[in-house]
Amino acid sequence: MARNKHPEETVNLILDVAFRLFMEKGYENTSIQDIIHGLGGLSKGAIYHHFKSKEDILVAVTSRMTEESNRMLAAIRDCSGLSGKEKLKTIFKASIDRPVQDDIFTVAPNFGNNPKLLVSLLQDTIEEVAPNYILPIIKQGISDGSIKTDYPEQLAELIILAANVWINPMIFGDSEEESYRKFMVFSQMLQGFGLDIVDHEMLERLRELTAIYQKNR
Amino acid sequence: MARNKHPEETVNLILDVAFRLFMEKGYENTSIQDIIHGLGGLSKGAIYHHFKSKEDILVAVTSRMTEESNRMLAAIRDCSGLSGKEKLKTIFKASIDRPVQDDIFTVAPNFGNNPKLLVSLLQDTIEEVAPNYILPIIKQGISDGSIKTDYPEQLAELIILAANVWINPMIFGDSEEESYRKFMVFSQMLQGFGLDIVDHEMLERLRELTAIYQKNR
DNA sequence: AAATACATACCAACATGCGGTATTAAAAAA
DNA sequence: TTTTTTAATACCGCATGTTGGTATGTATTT
Repeated sequence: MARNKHPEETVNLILDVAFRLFMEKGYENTSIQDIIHGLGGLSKGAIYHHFKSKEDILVAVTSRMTEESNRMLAAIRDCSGLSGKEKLKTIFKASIDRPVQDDIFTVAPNFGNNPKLLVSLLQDTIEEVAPNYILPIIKQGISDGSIKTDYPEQLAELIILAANVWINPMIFGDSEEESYRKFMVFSQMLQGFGLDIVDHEMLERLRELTAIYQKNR
Repeated sequence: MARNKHPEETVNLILDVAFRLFMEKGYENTSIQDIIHGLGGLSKGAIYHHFKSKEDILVAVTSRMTEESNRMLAAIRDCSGLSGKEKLKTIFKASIDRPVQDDIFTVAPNFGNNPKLLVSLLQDTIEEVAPNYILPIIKQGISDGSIKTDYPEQLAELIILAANVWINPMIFGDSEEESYRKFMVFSQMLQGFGLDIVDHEMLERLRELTAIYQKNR
């Protein structure tokens, strides 16, 4: 295989193949050999030139999964003219609506067979998303009076964990009906914290998404 | 090593050693050789006589971890003379109070380094604990009027996930203060569902427990 | 010439399989 | 009851294939 003049293309190729295999078979059941096989001519040396370990590939894969979502979160967080509560509502609306979601849904991975990837996303949610994106919004909400809580850090964690993990059909493989019911309970939970941010339009969109996911299992 | 007349002792020995190693070093970083080393004379053949794979040992370890807790849950679930809401309160009080908790706390495992074990416990929580123990109690609460919800299955999941996973200091390595604050938010969440079941005594006991955990990290 | 992008050959560690042996308990024979 | 037989079980430890990772070589770009 001739050397590539644009090495980032090779990196992306490796990540593409690894992502697909990690989703299909799980991280632990995907060998470096499997990845090499999907690379079309490239060898082990290529992989270990660009990545220092198999785990390093997983880290890159997960951050590529989350970075787009994080850009959206940052934009909403830094947007002016919205109250804290309104920003939260915007986030949930956007995370349901964004088209990438459809792609990920159609992959239909099974996180039960993918412990490392699940933990990786869990840690990202707790250590990155909650403190860097949700917490500032909640703090703003406390300032502008739209959100009331004595424990903003913990509220941020609980909300984003419920939204990103518990409700995520990729993780627990919920049926359409179950996803819908989870969202209703989630909505009721938010109301208990004084956050009435789930409207009818969001529920309709959710029904569409879960239907797409169900078809591709 | 002479053959043991009571093979279940050998099985228990293997599970004891495996449990300790899985906690100390994580499942993935524990080799069969490591387990053999802690066995005092027993060999690889002994292990593969009693267990069909390394993963099979993990399953046995986790079910041994949860079965005692599940017995307690079953007793409360089947106890007569309590309303649904009162049973929930009893469960949280007991799960905080039971002395075994202290032992597990002092092991101070790091679930971030133990993806398989975390997922194993997650699945147990979702597939066993929620439907078999919490759900019947909530359904009873709906009947006797002490609990109100349109989605008992999902409410059961959310409550037990928050209680067993999110609040669990073994999983997210919270400080004493963080654990306390999580519990306050958890309590507020329950109130949002009309469940005022966290009292002052439970919060005091929680402070003790988290202090024990902090000392042994 | 120096750095980069790969290829190839190789290694140690690992989970697991397997042929074999020693021990036990139950059935059969005495 | 005592002894013998039999078959199941507990265990040993080496063989095996696969794994993630490394060392070194080679061609290409800068």
